Amino acid sequence: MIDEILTRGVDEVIDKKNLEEKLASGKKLRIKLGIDPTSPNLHLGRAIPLLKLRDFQNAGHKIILIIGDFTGVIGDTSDKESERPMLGEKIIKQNMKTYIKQAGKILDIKKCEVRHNSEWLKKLDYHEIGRQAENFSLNEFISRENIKKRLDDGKRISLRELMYPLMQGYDSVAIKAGVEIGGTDQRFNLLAGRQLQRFYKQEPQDIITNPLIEGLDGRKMSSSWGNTVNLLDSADEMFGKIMSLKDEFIIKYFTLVTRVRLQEIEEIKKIPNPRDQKAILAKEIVKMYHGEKLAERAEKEFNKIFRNKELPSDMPVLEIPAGKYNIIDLLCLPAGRQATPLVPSKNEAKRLVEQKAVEILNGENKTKITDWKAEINLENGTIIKVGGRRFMKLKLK
RNA sequence: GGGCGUGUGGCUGAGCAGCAAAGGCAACAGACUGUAAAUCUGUCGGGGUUUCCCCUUCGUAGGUGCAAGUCCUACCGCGCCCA
Repeated sequence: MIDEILTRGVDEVIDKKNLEEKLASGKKLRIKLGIDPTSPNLHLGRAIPLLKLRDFQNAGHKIILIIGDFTGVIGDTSDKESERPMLGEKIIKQNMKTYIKQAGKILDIKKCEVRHNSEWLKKLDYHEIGRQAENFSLNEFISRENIKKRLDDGKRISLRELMYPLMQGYDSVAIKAGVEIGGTDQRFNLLAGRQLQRFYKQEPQDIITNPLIEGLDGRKMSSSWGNTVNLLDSADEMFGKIMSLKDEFIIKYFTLVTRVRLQEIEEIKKIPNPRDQKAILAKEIVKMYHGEKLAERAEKEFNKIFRNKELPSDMPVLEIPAGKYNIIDLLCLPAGRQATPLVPSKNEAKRLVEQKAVEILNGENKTKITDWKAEINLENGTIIKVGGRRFMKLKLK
């Protein structure tokens, strides 16, 4: 048990021996995770440390969740190839609201200590910051891979960015962290915590880094790439996204973002068709955030649309007076509750028609539209299908 | 403060005075199937009376050309070097 806590979804433990001893002693540890509310959504990559925290929580340790309402404004660059803009406090506040709720999908929030780091970071004055800064050298900063690369590429690095690790490090001091968890990209910041704790005569925290996970396109999962699976995604969306994952990441996902037992994962590996492995994965993940029922529904829905090429259960409805319509115009009319058109521009609609992506369904009657000048005679309940997964149902007024 | 560079579509990155602007990534569509995977092919600013026409776009504002992302001037941002 202790063994899995320190290995599954873990890249590195510093100082491992020390942490093992602490765990074995049965002492209740203070485990820290900081999250900056830089986007309204937590994604699956964030779930990795959160799950690790849950492991600790289940083992009876105290979880301290730090919402970076202060650091979020400054912006960490650890995971960035370019400068991260400073965010407005308003945005941060908005994002913050949903964060706890999202983290609560994994952790038992009631048992956590939730803190905001503006609480202590706001109070520091220049004198104190100066003393802290004395513990770090520019040389250390610029030898970080990320920073170094940007430096070499002639990209801008602001001084403000260099302050970030100090702040995160001071969080550890403020809450007297015993262990801190973070992605491998956080290593430098996590270590800064140890340095500052020593400076303030505290016992330095131990560190657990977790691997980063690839997103849907195979690049690292990141909100700025738009390749994320979000914890707040609907069940159907989540299922579909995971099905579109590259096959090579299936097992990695199983070990990192689920808690399916390791033996079971070995069994799943033996399933010959990766599609089936992925379906199990998708269902498992959806289950974690939406429950068993919705997970099952999502799977059925997915099979319905993509395996059997049937129609989805729900689709946006366009209410429209009866008559003849040009297909292009029809595609660009906003439908459904969010009132977004099936296709954003006429040029694109035309292209889609030319690419044989548009189909009109009238009951059993299916007609491919290949001429973008086509006039469509509407019937009540006519369904327009674009590509594999865009549908719209017509309702005559 | 001075010198030299640089600023291009969602991102990245070419660009010779005649381009809606190479390549890559992402996205979308088709074929295929194991699926929204992989692979292959195509598309990828907007609009139209659609084998062609019009509009908008290359940091901002002006200028010189029949013609400007491409030349000039000023301004703004960024980088490097010097101080």
